[in-house]
Amino acid sequence: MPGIDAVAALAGVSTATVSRALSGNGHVSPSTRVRVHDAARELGYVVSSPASSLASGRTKNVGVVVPFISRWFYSSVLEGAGSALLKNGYDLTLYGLTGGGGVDERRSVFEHFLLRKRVDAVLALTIELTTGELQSLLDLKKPIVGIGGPLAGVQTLSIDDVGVALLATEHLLGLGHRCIGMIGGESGFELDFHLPTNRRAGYERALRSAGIEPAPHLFLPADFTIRGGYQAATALLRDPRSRPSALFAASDEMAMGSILAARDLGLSVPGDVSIIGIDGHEHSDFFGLTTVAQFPERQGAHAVEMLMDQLHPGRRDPTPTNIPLPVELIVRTSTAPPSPPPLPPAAPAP
Amino acid sequence: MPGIDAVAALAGVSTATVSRALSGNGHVSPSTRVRVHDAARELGYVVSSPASSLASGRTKNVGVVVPFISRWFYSSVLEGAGSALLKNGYDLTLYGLTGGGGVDERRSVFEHFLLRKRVDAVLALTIELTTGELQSLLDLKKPIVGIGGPLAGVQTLSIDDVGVALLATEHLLGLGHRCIGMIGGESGFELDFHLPTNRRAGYERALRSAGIEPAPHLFLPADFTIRGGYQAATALLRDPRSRPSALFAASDEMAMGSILAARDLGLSVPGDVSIIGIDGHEHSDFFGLTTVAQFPERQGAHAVEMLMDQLHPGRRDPTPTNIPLPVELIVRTSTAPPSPPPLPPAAPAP
DNA sequence: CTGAAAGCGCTTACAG
DNA sequence: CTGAAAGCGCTTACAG
Repeated sequence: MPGIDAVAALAGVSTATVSRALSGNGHVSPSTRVRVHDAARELGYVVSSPASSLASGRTKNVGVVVPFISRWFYSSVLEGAGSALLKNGYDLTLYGLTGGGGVDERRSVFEHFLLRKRVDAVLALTIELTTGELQSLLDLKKPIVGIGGPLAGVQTLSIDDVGVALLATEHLLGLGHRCIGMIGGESGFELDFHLPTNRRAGYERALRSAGIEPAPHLFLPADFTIRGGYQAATALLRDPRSRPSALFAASDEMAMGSILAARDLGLSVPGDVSIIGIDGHEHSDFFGLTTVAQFPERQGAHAVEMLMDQLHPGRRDPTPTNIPLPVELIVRTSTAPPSPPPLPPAAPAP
Repeated sequence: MPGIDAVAALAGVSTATVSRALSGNGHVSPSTRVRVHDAARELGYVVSSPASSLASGRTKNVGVVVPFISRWFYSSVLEGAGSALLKNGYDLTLYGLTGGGGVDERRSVFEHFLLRKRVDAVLALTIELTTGELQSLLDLKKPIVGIGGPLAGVQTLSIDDVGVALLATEHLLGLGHRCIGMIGGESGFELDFHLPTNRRAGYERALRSAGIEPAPHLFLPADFTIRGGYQAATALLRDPRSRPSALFAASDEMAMGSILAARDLGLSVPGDVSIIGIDGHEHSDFFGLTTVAQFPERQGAHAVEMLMDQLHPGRRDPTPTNIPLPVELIVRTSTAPPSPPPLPPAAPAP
């Protein structure tokens, strides 16, 4: 592993010039730049990150704090963020708050690991932070971007949960459904307590706009898993007398559980019941699930762009503070008009 | 952010002593140690990682190279590895080889990112490396541990694929099945070309030990996804005349796809067909899937322990080179004796 | 555009 | 057990 002096010697310049030529900070004549790059390549020189960081205060590394790693949404965001960081020459250091370590583990992340001067910025994925944790992040005086729930004092990125639920429900209404159930989130949802509320609000608003008063017995909370969706859907669909003709699940995993529940009840999807989810989960295609896709990989990449904008001011037009994240209704085979079709509006019986 | 001198001043010692007391390297009298720790806590001192790394050559960071992030097996291993690293005071820097960047991205990981002196060791997850890539890893002269496929010159950790398949197939044989199909991997499996071969070998060995010659038309390769399993199972189960009474899928996702395929064909599981998988996937419980679980989180934690042993010689008895990873047959409701039950051995017809 | 030199904040032989 | 001092390998004002 040659050092910077070897490169300087070979290129016939000072180490200062090598540093400037390779990093792009400071002016170097074109010809010198070429000589330095050639020398570096020839020697296989790669800058020592600790030395560079110590001298410059920059680490070229971003810390990503996640509540779970092995869940589709998080790992997809990670995938997108990691790839975007790599393109920008940044490493991604992962701080999972999952493990068996529990409270101690979590505290050590905020009180030790993130304070080691190892990251230039922090990306926080949908995670409910205590005020103390939030404060230690802010004390870092480093760019922070959050994905998901609002974080006081932090630039965040999130989909419009009300709008997404509105879109999903309106799709069902547009097909002619009038009796639409919803599988939502528990109110004490661990990750972001606004999400369940907002998605339910969108659902209810869509119904009311269509002149339908939401029926409380058609709403059931679950835990965002396949199993939870299965159980809730079973409860909602079991009784033929109260059975909705369509189900809106606040996540694709719950929607998939609903599809399986419907089948186990002997109901056909979408013949007897239409089902729509939210996510665009990797398995939604296989299940033929109609869904509102939210593209988590792009969210990760997007968050990285925002961080890069803060890390390199002037690099391009600054990102506006609140970018609405794109979502897309993907219609597959789990939704269809109700059957029998609703009666056309008729004059009320005398 | 106070520096080491502030701590030294408050504790009334030299910075050298502070360093020794806090890092545990070198002797410090008990009373001094306490004073230094108190001073550090009072000031909220956290060592600067770049400074420490530059001076010591140690980074307290491990690089993890993964082919995919958002797949159950990988994200689960990551989860386990990340948690174990945190407990040891190490960071986890993630190098995903997935992204759209393709070849360039992949090359930059091996030729740039891993050479920055930012990691003390490398963990490579089930990834088929080119000789060049492997060489750059070995050139780092740092501890490397691989999970999954064998990597020449690297200490690796993997389950006994032959044994696992043997176990799964023997479970079916033990229930009385004689006609057992297998959904395996394509021979050109991108991640580890030994895995499909070994699992098939275990399946065939189990059959032969039971006096059954494996029938080529009962083996179908697929791509380890739910969809792939669904398609393969549909093909294997469609024709009643050649239908096996049990299916062994080389992964749980394929087994889940098989369960769904069986249902769509009007077959009951396990009534008409028994299905077993390999993995212990988070969803296997929901599907009632009998499986051979391989505990990826523990694999990640285990790999970390091996790295720590190499990083801190003498910290405890060295790990033997080849630890068989534990697997466990978990019997759920997707497997049962065939019906109608096989006839008891009878004298051959005259 | 380029170089000499100070300095980033630690760790660790070396000496006592 | 402890301290003074060199040194880790860069970056960057400062001066030219």
